[in-house]
Parts: sequence; C-alpha cells; structure tokens
Amino acid sequence: MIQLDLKSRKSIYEQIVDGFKELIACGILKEGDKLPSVRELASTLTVNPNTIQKSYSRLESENWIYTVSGLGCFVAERSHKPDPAALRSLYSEIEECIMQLLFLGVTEKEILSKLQEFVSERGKQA
Amino acid sequence: MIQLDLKSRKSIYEQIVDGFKELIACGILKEGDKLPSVRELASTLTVNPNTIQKSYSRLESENWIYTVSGLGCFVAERSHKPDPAALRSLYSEIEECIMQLLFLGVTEKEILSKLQEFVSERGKQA
Amino acid sequence: MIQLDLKSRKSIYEQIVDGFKELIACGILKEGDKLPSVRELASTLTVNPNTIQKSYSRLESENWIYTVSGLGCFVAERSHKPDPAALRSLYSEIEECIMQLLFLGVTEKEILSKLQEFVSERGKQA
Amino acid sequence: MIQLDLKSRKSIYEQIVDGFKELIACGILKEGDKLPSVRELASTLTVNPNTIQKSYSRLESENWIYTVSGLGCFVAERSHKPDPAALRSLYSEIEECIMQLLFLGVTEKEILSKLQEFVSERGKQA
DNA sequence: GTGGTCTAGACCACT
DNA sequence: GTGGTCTAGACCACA
Repeated sequence: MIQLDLKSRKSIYEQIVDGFKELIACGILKEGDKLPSVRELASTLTVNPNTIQKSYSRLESENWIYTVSGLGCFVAERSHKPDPAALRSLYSEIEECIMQLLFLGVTEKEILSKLQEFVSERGKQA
Repeated sequence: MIQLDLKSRKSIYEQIVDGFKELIACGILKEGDKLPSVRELASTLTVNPNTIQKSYSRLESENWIYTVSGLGCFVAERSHKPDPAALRSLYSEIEECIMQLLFLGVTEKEILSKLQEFVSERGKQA
Repeated sequence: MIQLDLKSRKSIYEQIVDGFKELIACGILKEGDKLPSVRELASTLTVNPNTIQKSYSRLESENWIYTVSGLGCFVAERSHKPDPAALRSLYSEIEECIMQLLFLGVTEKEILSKLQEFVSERGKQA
Repeated sequence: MIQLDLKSRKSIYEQIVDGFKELIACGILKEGDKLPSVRELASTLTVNPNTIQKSYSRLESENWIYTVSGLGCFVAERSHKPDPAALRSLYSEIEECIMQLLFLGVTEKEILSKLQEFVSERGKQA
C-alpha cells in the first residue's frame, strides 16, 4: 500500500504521511475507511510503531484522518473550507518547481501541457 | 538580496539555496555573475559563514553555480540537457501538490489558471 | 438523548459522562429520574456495554448518580456542600481558558458577554 | 518555571504544553523569547527529552512558538486572526465548567463575579 | 484488540 | 550546541 524509500531525503514518517495523503486524495482510501492499525502497519513496513504513530497523529492534526481511541484511525471527510495556509504552501511549492523546470530549459509550452494533463487526469478520479 | 525568515520551517541554508535559485531563474543573477563572498553574505545576513558555505556547496553540486578557487562563485550557464531524473522528480512533486489541491476542494479551473499565471510570469523573466 | 461524535478527540465513555452531566445540569434529567439501563443504552448507541458501565461508574464516583443494585441508576440530589477542591479545579480550568482567549486577541468585553450568556442560559434551565 | 504534577490525569507532555501556554499568555514569556532547550528542560524536569520534544512540536503546530533548527525554540508573535476552532473549543470548555459549577450549587452571581475578576485581572497584564 | 504516552539511548542535520 | 528522527520496549486507557 505504501512504499518506503530508505534512501530518500524525506524522513520515514513524512513518507508515510505523504503516502496516505496520496491514497486519500486519489480516492483509493475513501471517507470513513479504516487505516491499518499502528502495529500492523509497523510490522508490514518493518518500522517502529512509534514512527507510524507519529505519522498518524500528524495526519490527524492536519485533518486528513480522525482517531477513535480503541477502534482505530479513519479517513476524515473532505473539508470544504480548506486551510488557506495549506493552499498557499502547496501553491508556493508548485511555483518553485515550475521555476526550476524553466531554468532547466523546459519550455513554457511543455510545462503547461504536462500540468494540464495532471489536472484533468486527477480531476476525473475525484 | 536574499530574505531570511527564521520562522519558516525551512532551514536557513535551504532558504539561501532556494533564494539564489530564484534569483538565477528570474534572471536577476545572470550567467557568469559573481555571487557575494561567503564572508560578506554571512555578515549581511548575520548568519554563520559555515551556513553560507554549505548553501554554496549545495548550489554547486546541483550545477547552479561553479566555484573558481581564489576568485569566488559564479552563476553557471543554463543547461540545455536537463537531467531527466531531476525533471521526473520535479514533475512528480508538482503532481502530488495538484492532487492535494484537488482533494482540498480547489476546482480544476482555479488550479489551471493559477498555474498558467505562474508559468507565464516566470517565463517572461527568464 | 445522547449524541456521540466519533470524530471527537474525547473518548466515547467521556462523551457519555459529559452528556449525562449536561442532561442533569440542564434539568432534563431530574433528581430521582432513572437512567437507561446499561444494555439498553449500549444498544441505542451501538456501543459496547462495558463502555456504558464505565461511564455510569464514573458518574457515580463523582456523585452525579447513585446505583440501586437490581433496579438501575438514578440521578442524585444536587449537592449543596460542594467539594471545595472540585470548585477550585473548575475555576482554575476556566481561568486558564480565559487567559488563552485574551492572548488569542479576544477582547475582555467579548469574553464577558459570552460568559454572561452562558451563565444566564444555564441558570434558567436549572 | 514549569510545575509537573505526576499524579495529574493530564499527561506530562500536555502539562508542559499548557504550562508554556500559560507563561506566554501571561506575558512572562514574550514574543521572541527563547524557550529552554529540549535537553536542558528535560534534565530540569527529569523527564525524557522525547517528551519535551513532543510538547514543543505541539506548541509549534498550534503556532505558539516557532523553531529554528540548530538554534532553539522561540515564542511566536501573537496571532491576530485566531483559529476559530480553537476559540470554539475554549468557549465550550468554559461552558462545561460553568454548567458543573451551577450544578454543584454555586449561584449565578458568585460565578459571574469570579469570572469578571479573572478577566479584568488578566486583561491588565496583557 | 485499539491508540497514546513514556523512557532510554542512538544518530543525523543544522548553526 | 541546537532540534528532529528513529528504535526498542514498556505501560496505560479505551472498546
């Protein structure tokens, strides 16, 4: 379900957080679905339970999942009043990537067509 | 020239790296321009020279600048054979951001218009 | 009668405890009224009976209800010699909240008007 | 600076979080002040550094402090656009306390005078 | 069984 | 020196 890359500069818990965000955003995990238990995921990823725990509590504090203690963690409902700070941070991350693409010599046209492709592809899934 | 934000989650050295990337990508710093010396920038930003040094090494290893020992650091020429791995990584980072924006409820239209704005803005400068 | 919110950070048993405290404090449940049986409430709320049992024990230990074995749980009489330690703890909890509200930029006036509203609203019900 | 009560039902890290919130809200710690280092506080409170770390990262995610990695943690500036969810949660906590005070037999008048006292006292400090 | 907290002790990146 | 991450292993409260 989630692929870890130990060589990555991203920390393990961050990879897990981003992995779940992706699964949720893609619709593979839907509202109300149960996430694997902390211990279970820890053993499948051969990672310490504390690390999973950290990932889950981060996801919870960012409102991607909610926790029912004693039962497990579940995908939260899609917020319709997104945190503006989160949006700003996502946009600025994209902006920086675009800047670097342009510098690396990719043409405006190429970038735009690729981006449109992403948006329409993902848009369908949602 | 470069604005540091201590409250940012980004480390200082990373902010400096990204700051220079932006200056170069924007065309404010052009091919062959000399960067400030390590000591000079360190005192301007009231930052440890080691931190500046680290930023410069990183920029050099990513081929944004080159070092002439004894003279200083200079902006490298814009590559026209971009590293395909770098491109892929940039695109996938953007893709993930887009996916999250869509999940957060931003419409395809909104995203696309914002992206076009970024691209054309940056495109002019370069 | 009692609304559970699984997404709440509060544990289920705590929500039940607080729910009954509210019903009693509001006067909806009056002195001597019988609470639903453990089994009954468990099935209404689709919750494990152990959880209900725990809530009831907690309410009893805090003197909100009393148990007649074989008959059920009943609302206790309103104490007129409140435990001073309990009062102190409640006041200090309020004090801390007020302090945080002030820090968050809410004006004294706003806070006071809101508090008066709470008190008079609750006061009527009791 | 911070008093731990091991008997409290509050977890240690939560007591530390609330302790710092209080110090900041009271004005004892002002904007830009440095918090004790993780290791230092850990040894003064004879608590594991991880526990302090958790407290600090919680305070950071709630925007009470900001972190400069390699330098330390500092009190953030007072937000003027408070998180409405935070306000709601503070108000509802107060409301519940008031409800219980009323049930315990404290009169409306007593409560209100006590609350006014709190507000005006704290208001002066800020 | 679930999540949550805590300790002990290690290692890394950044300043 | 600073904070941040990770492991190993324990214990608790809740369902």
